[in-house]
Amino acid sequence: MKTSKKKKLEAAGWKVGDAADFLELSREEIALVDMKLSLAKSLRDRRESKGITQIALAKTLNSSQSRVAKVERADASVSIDLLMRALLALGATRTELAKAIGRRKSSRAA
Amino acid sequence: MKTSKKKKLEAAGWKVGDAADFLELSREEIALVDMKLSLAKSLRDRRESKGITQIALAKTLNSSQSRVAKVERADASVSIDLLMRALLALGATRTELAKAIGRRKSSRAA
DNA sequence: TGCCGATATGTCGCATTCGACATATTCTCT
DNA sequence: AGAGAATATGTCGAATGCGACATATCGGCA
Repeated sequence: MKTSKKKKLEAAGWKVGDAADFLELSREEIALVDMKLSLAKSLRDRRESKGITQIALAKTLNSSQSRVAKVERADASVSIDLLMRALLALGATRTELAKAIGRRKSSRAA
Repeated sequence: MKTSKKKKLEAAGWKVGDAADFLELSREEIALVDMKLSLAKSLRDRRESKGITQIALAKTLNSSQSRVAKVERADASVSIDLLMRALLALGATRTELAKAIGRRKSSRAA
């Protein structure tokens, strides 16, 4: 499926506000990555606002701390499915997921 | 991850308007399945409105007709990632994906 | 500063999802 | 009804995503 480009990109550490629209990523690839970042941020916010640790969340997901860390960092190895499962497990509603999906990036920051 | 329940369920042919809220599926499982069904329907609508066949779509996705058929049927073997990729490939925007995700089921039909 | 809890990163072996092919079913014409 | 196109279903081997473990890094606080 030629995921190589995206993989390499995600691997090479982009910081938050940015989403690598400078390389030749297709519109679809950009959208996908942006959505993952947005979901990941929602997840971290939600977990932190509940005051629980990654380990605790991992437990309720039958997963591991390391995977949760990767999910919240939108690591290349995590699927949208897993991001959504995690959010739902923290009590997010479908509507909230939709909001995260639809949210455009805040800015282009200096 | 204990996908067994969902799998069995999706396997056992629920028709369109329904989403098996009668079995002991967790809230999260229901949400996930409903979202998949909603995305799948959006995909089919979008493809048909463009008047192209599953084979043509498969080609632009570097995939196969059989997989496209499964995607549109929300088969248990397809991921949300793939559903989204396919929709984006047909020109859907992030906003449209969000709408599909957020859309509640139309009814409970007699 | 040194400890400690939390988070991040790298790497495995196992499970799921993938594209592909064969084949069956359904649909639309005439 | 019969033919041909489109779609559906079952099954493979290959690719990707997963949880787990080890280990590194970060963040407070005594």
